[in-house]
Amino acid sequence: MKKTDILKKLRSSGLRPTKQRVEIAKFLFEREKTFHFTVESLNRLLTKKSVSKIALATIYNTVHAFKTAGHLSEVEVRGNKTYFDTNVSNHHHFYDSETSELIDIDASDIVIQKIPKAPNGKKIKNVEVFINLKN
Amino acid sequence: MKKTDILKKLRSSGLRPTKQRVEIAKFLFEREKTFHFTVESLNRLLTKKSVSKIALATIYNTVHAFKTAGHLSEVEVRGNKTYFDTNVSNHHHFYDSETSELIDIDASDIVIQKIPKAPNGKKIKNVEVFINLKN
DNA sequence: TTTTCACTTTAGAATTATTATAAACTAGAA
DNA sequence: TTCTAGTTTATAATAATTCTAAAGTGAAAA
Ligand SMILES: [Mn+2]
Ligand SMILES: [Mn+2]
Ligand SMILES: [Zn+2]
Ligand SMILES: [Zn+2]
Repeated sequence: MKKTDILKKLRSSGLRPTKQRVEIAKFLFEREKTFHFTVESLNRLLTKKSVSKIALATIYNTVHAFKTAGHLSEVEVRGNKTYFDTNVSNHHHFYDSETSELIDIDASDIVIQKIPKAPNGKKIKNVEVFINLKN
Repeated sequence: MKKTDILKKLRSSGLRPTKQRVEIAKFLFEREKTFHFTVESLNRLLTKKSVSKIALATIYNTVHAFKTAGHLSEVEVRGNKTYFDTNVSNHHHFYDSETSELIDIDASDIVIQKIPKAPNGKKIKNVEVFINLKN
């Protein structure tokens, strides 16, 4: 991902490209593979990596703005912390509770043969498959 | 579910059948259909239904003892609250985010045709399917 | 340029869910 | 009955997240 894309992500999230936000955005989006994180883990990694410390409130605000803009998604994981995902396409997850690690599964790698119809006047919005791992 | 079963559930959870615990257990298990709840919703319903108010700490403790004993399971739902489930068999869920309501799907009603193999030295512990509903 | 001001960052306070604590209470064995 | 381990409860503590309000910043207006 190029620098211009970072700026585009910020602008499309309604955010001015400040020093802190660019640093967060680069950390999140300038990578090959999907990145799964909690605000706490992101904060820890950012503090380790960068010179200037970014306030936790700024990280929360920026992450939420990206989520609202559709540049980050949220993954449901057991526990009290919220997990975010740089992969915003429809996909599934392996979860290793030993390491608290999420691993992406491409939507095409899971095929569901039989599924019940939605109740009453409802429709199916999306289907999430979560595969818990053990040793 | 009969009274003796309630006492059995309590005993097998390592809990003496006190007034409060019997009241909670009856409320949870003396019903036909599966019951999905948060500690907050359970507390609200118990307060409405019963004469004596049960301390929140007692509800937390009792629910956790039931969960540890395998009489309740936990369901991952978006948000910060923990959802519990009186259905402890392997099954799946519809989720209506409008009403925050979970609806059970029997394991046999979902058939997965293709699934990726577990990474490295890991095995699949279980597969949870979560179907989000919309109007 | 200097000024201006809307937008930002930040530390810390507030809120919410949950867990821990410790004192008063109770079931049930002795 | 008495005794005591186990229990209930109010309240404190903790943890994740959100709110607040004061100080900071930077681009555009004057
Ligand atoms: Mn969660
Ligand atoms: Mn949750
Ligand atoms: Zn993912
Ligand atoms: Zn269920």
